[in-house]
Amino acid sequence: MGDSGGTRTLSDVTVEPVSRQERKQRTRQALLDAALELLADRGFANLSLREVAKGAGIVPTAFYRHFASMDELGVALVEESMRTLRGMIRAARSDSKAYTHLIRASVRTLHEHVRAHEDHFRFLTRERYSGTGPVQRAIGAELKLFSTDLAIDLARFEQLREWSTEDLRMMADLIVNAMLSTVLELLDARPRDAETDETLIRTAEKRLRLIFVGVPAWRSK
Amino acid sequence: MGDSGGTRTLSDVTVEPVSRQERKQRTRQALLDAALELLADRGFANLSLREVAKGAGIVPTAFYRHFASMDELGVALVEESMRTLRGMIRAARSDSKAYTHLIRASVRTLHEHVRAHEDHFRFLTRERYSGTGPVQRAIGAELKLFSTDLAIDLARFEQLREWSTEDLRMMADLIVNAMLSTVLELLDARPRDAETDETLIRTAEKRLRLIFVGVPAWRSK
DNA sequence: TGTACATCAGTGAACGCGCGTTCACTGATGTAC
DNA sequence: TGTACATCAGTGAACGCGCGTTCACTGATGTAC
Repeated sequence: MGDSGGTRTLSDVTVEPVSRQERKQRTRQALLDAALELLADRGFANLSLREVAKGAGIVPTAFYRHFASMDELGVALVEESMRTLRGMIRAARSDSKAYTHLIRASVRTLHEHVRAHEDHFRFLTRERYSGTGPVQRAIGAELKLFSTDLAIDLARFEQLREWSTEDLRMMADLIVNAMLSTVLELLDARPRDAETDETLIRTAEKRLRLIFVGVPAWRSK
Repeated sequence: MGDSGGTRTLSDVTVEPVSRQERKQRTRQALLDAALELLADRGFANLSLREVAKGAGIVPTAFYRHFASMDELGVALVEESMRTLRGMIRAARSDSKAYTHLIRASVRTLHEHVRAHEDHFRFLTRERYSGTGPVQRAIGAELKLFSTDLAIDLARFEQLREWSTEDLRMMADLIVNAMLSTVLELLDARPRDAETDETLIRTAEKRLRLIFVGVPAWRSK
């Protein structure tokens, strides 16, 4: 469309110039986005390379310019989703110190982030236990790290200062599990309205409250 | 082999005679067993009809004499696995009444049943959240029923008599979730020895104890 | 700035493969008489 | 008990399809001079 001389036409300018590197990065992202979209109602293991390539608007063989295999794309998807999860945890951390307020703030933060990034959370929670593979291993490793971090955070609380590492890990696992099931409930929520969300949030808060309320009465063995 | 007259040879007796109906039932079971075996390291959605038929020792087209589709086999697998799960719950119920002993007995029962039917528990826990389909819907429905039953059981305890239905359900969900994560831990346990199992059992007991220990301090809102 | 060459994201044909499903069939089991 | 016919679990050939992967290619972008 632009003329063949050294000057640029208007259309050449409005279509902002991008380097080959930038274009490649965009296609890569288009592949990740297409995969996430297809994952809305299927497991990762049922995703085909050809479908994902088609969704990203490229020919199947061009897929290999970006990933050596679907598993490699899967692991990239775990990394992308984990960035979202870590963002949420950072946000939750920068909140209150008191027990009750902390629970409320944490659950609200969880709710906001899940609703803002449903695809990432759906991917992580669904794939977590769905078989064996690089994707599942990557998720398992990250969630274990996350649980360990939470145990360290818990150790800072007055009432938990005396707890053994084992007990702190046990409690952290229980909390992570309760949170994960809240994520799944939010993703499957029907109908999709504020009222349903509020009910789920209330239950999530209660679950955490029941766990924390037992702390003063806890004796390790 | 056997003679053509009215008498039976020894071999005719040892190879017990089976009706056409019985043979069909056996092939059906062989299909279910073959599927469970293949599910050891894959999700149900990645199982092919041809593989399952091959595993059962029949030709692919004969599959249709037993199930109209793989989904139908999947739902039959849910039913079979749920029978195992219900057997476990019945066993757990026929135990103690005191809090502490109940927790210990329940976790031991869980452990025994999981180890005795790893394939059923692996199937149920793995498929639970792995996408959308008849299999996932069947599992979700059964687990919801199970959680409701547990809430009813909880209502019988002295300290929980005053609790609202909502709070009882919340607590039941928390317990079911903790138990499910114990099942997953047992199935993924490495190394596979008594020591590892004991550690997991101890953690599972602690998780439940932490939940129950909070009961006296609980105030609904 | 202009030219000649290198790079490389994306193309399109082709491959062999396992898939679900159809169809007409076989032959052992079951049943009616 | 013996015979003739019905039932039906399992067979095997065949189909069209989407799959992952290979390969030689194209043509725009980037670089060296």
